Amino acid sequence: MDFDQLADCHKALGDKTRLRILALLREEDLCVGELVEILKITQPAVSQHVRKLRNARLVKERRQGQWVYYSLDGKDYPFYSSILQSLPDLSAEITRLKAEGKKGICT
Amino acid sequence: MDFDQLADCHKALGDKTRLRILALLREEDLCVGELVEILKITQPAVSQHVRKLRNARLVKERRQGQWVYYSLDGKDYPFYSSILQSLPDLSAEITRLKAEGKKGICT
DNA sequence: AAATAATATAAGCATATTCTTATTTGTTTG
DNA sequence: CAAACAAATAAGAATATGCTTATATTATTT
Repeated sequence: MDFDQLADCHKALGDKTRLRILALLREEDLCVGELVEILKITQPAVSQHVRKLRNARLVKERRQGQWVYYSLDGKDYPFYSSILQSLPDLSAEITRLKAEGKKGICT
Repeated sequence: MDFDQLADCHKALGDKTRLRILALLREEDLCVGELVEILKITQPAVSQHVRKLRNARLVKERRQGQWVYYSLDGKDYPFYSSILQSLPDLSAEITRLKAEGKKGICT
């Protein structure tokens, strides 16, 4: 892997919101609407962030009906798992979403 | 470590030239003039890049006479060593510098 | 097929990044 | 202390990034 590709990968990681998305996806796959709920940012903002993560091959998407689920990818990068491990725990956010009955938006 | 700090760290890693600097420092400590020689960019550009790496605590500096040597730091980051391992080998560049009699600029 | 829902894309603006040249600061040496 | 050298900082221009609102695409449902 060359310097350009590696720089692009780290560039994708160099944003607070995208790191939060990865921390959430570490817990479980989520659709865009769920990310919008948790992150409290607009839907286009979420779409743009996940697209950057996808271009860097850090996440992958799968369409399921009218929803698009995102999940961790990044098999390409030997350092990725240790980066993921370094991220703060956001499982409480997902718990909260479920408690509010909003997890399951996408079902 | 919070998301902001982690994002800043990865932002510092999100540049091709800075990754090349880290790949070089992995081989040995170098002063600014040596980095200028190898990277073929201007001296202020090198200074600005190493400052960003230093602000992110990825490198540290030590003044030695009129020269400032940079070396790897980054003890803070558990993922750092695996990132460093992923960088392409630039030892040939340092070999070339020495062959041209320019390593030892800073002595 | 029309209406609705979820997501993606486009366009425009504000801010951030990176480069360049010019200048300043710090160190050594005559 | 003055001259010379190394590195840092400043300022300005060009490009990139991230946000917002508006619109387009894709899938479902009736």
